[in-house]
Amino acid sequence: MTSQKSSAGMIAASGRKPADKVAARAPQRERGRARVAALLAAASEVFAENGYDAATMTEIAARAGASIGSLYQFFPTKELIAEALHAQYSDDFAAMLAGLAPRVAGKPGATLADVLFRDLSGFLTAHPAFVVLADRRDIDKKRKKKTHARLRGQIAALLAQADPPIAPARAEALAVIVLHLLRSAVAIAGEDDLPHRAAVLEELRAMLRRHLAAA
Amino acid sequence: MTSQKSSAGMIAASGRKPADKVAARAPQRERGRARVAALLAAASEVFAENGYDAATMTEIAARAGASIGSLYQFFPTKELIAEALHAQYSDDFAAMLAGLAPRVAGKPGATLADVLFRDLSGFLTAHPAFVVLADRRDIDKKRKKKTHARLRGQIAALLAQADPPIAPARAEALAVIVLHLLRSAVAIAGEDDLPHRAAVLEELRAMLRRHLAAA
DNA sequence: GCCTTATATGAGGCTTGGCTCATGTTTTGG
DNA sequence: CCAAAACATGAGCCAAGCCTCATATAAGGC
Repeated sequence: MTSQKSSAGMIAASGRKPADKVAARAPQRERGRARVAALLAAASEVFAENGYDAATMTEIAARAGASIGSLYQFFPTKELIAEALHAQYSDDFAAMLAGLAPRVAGKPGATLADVLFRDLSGFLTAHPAFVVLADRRDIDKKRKKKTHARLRGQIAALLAQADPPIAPARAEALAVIVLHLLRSAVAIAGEDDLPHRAAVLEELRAMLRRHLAAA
Repeated sequence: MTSQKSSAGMIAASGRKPADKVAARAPQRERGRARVAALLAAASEVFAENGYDAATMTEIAARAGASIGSLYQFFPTKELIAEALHAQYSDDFAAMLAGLAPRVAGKPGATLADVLFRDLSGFLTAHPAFVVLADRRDIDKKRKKKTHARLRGQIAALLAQADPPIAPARAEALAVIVLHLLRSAVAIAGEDDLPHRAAVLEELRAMLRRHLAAA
């Protein structure tokens, strides 16, 4: 699974709960933490396999080896477990981007394209639930905007410090495109009955590379 | 709305129904045809606004000014009305591609990129339900494969007859990419709270143009 | 006019799935 | 060891939504 603490922080801030705003209950004991981890792992599988709507709380609980009541102990709504998972992946993804920054600073655009394409689409492919959750329609607008802005900003920052540096405004636009290209890559990778899958992905990578290589 | 006959043909082939395979009942009288048209138009709106899962048969009927029973008269399942709509859009899209062919034959790749980007993403933006229905997870595998293969083939054919002609194998790969780029374009166009939307779309178009321009 | 077939209607059957709650069991602090 | 808090359990409540059906009404064909 992905990092534990990153999302543990997202679950019910330590102090007072503001009003009675529904939030995930944070586990207090070791057993609880293990449960939460198992539940999140199970949810990740079920969401990835069935999508958000078709995923059922009953199956998530079952796959985690927990009762339905135990699931609701920590995640009072289906929406909340989706949010917790999404926040976790989001943080992990951001962390990966941050780790990438020092390694690619000052490199030419083409190299940047290769690295982004390989590492980021690798992450998304390894965590299909992330894409599912990020794409769902009924996601909270505010949260979505913030998450998206953060990722865009990080990618734009990487692009801005390429060898022939890219102007910030253009880097922002390119970041949006990179994100969409990655989703396409994941979709292509997961498509069944697609001949020459590898060739298509290679072509996609080449396209981005060529575009970033050109000033 | 889109062409009527294209999907009228998809609704319950004229002869015997093979076994008792559930299929949309074809209207026999004028009143019925009007109903079907209204129902499809309503379904298109509701699917586009809410997605397949969240769309309800009750709302589709209401928006068409019909009773729920009347809706089920012509479309015995939710799945069937989705299929009918999707088939209609699919045919219309294919028709548009066919109409494009003579107009772009022998033109350079860059021009082709511009035309494809403008006309096709225009079509998708004008018919958002098409994208929603094409993307839904529980779509019939066989049907999806066929539809996809047809569109890919048509786009590949356009690319193959560009001025410096593109080899068929590569054209097929590029066709897959073009389809995905178009979906990205529609997504970007529909994204709210996205600064510089126009600039992003322009960048996307430029990327495809550059890639197709290079041999 | 009359019979047949197409179309219209909406109350309700029925399943699914999110969620609650009363009743346990385990763990911890003192 | 014991009380309190954390955690576990699963039967079942409940709303939503797909779909059926008995009962109309409109529209041809003769």
